[in-house]
Amino acid sequence: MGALAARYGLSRSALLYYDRIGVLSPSGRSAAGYRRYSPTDAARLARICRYRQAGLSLDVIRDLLDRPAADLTEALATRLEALNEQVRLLRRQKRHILSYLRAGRTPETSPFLTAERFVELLELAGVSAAQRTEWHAAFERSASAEHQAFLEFLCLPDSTIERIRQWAGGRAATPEEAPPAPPPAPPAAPGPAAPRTPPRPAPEP
Amino acid sequence: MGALAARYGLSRSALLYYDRIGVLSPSGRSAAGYRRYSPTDAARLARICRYRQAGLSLDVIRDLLDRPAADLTEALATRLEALNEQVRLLRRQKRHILSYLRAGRTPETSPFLTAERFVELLELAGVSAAQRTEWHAAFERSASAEHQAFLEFLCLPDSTIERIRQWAGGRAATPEEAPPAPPPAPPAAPGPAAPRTPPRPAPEP
DNA sequence: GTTGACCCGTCTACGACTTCACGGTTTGGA
DNA sequence: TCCAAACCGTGAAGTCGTAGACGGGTCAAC
Repeated sequence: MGALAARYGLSRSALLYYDRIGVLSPSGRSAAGYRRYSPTDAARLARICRYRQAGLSLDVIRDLLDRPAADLTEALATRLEALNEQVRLLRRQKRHILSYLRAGRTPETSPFLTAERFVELLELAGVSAAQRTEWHAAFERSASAEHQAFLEFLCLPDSTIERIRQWAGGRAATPEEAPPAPPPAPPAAPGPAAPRTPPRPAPEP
Repeated sequence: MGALAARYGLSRSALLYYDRIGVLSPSGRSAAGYRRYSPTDAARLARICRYRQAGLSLDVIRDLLDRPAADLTEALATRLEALNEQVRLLRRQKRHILSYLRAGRTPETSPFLTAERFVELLELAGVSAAQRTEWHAAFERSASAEHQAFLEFLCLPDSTIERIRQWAGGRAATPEEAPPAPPPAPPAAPGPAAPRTPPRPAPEP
C-alpha cells in the first residue's frame, strides 16, 4: 500500500480516504488484513489521478469509473465552467490587491505587468495604434468571451474592460452611458513611447 | 444584526462565525441578549469585507485589525504570491481538460480560444509575423515572468511555452535539448492566414 | 528474541462558512 | 390580548481532500 501511494505521489491517508468513500477499494486483503492492490486496482488509481489532475471531485470520479453511462466529456465541460469562474474570482482578488499595491506608484515604477506596459511592448515591436484598435475589434467580434478573459488577465478594472469592449464594437454604447470618467487611456491608444528604462526581470505577472 | 449582514452582503451565520472566532464581536448586547453592532463595528466589518475581497484569510485579517504592527502591504504581497500559484494550478487543470476536449478536433472547429486563433486575430489586424516575433522577444526580455503567465493564459502545453521562451531569447537553449518533437508552430510564426469562417461568438475562453 | 520498519484502523485538524435543531424575543395585525 | 411570523440565541455537525498523530499489530533480518 505504501508503495502504491508513493508510486502515484499520494499519501497513505489519501488511499485510506479513497477506500472509505468507495472510490478505490483494494480487491483483496492479506491474512493479517493488509490491503492488497491488484494491477487492476493500480490502473484504476492511475485513472483517478488523471481525473484529479483535471480537478474533478472524487464524487464525480467515482461516477465516471463505476457508472457506464457517465459522460466524461460532460464532466470535463462542467469542470471547465467552474474553473473559469474560479479563475475569474481569483483575478478579481488580484485586481483588488494590485490596485492597492500600485497606489502611489506610476506605472513605470510598478513591478507588475500593467496594460500600459503590455502596450509598450507592442509598440516596441512596431505594432501601431491602428493595428491594436483593429485587433481589439476583431477579438471582440469573433471571440467576445475570450476578449473579456484577456482583458481580465491584464487585471484591468471592470469599468475599463467594459469601455474597451464597447468601444471595440461588441455592443454599441448607449449615449446615456458616455464615459463616466476620463480613466487611463485604453490600451490601444496608450501613454508613453518605448521606455528608456533598461529591461529588468519583473517578479510578478 | 440581520440588517447589518444584509447591508454587507453576508449571511447571518457568517456574522455569527466572525463573532465566534473573534474577528468581529459586537460591542454590546440588548436586554434579551441580542447582538448590538455599533457604527464602529460596522466600520470594522467594512474593512473586513474589503480585505476578504482580496482573499485574505480571517486569521490574517484579525491580525491586521488588532495588531498595530501588522503590515498590510506585506500581507497583500504574500496573498498575491499564493494567488499566482493558485491561478497557475487552475490553468494547469484547464490545459488538461482542453487537451482532452480538443482531441480529435482541428483548431478551426474548436470552440475554445487557441493560440492559433489568437494569432489569426493578430493577422487580421495586420500584425506581421516579424512583429510578433519581435514582440515575444521584447516581452521575454523585459518581463519574462509575465511572458510565461501570458503563454499559460493561452493554455499552451509546457513544452511549447518553454520552446517559445527559449526561442524568444530569454535563455539560450543548450544544444543538447534541441526541440524534442516538431510540435505545432509557435504562435509568432503560425499557420493559416486570415480565416474565411464568419465570426461567431465562442462560449469559452 | 529483538529491533527496526512497515502496516492497521481511528481520530483530529484544516477554512470559512452552512445547515439543522431547538428554543426564546419581538413585532404587527386582528 | 392573543397569535403567528419573523427575528434572535446557542450548539452541533457537515462540507472537501488530505495530513498527521496515536496505539497497536506484523514482518523481515539479525
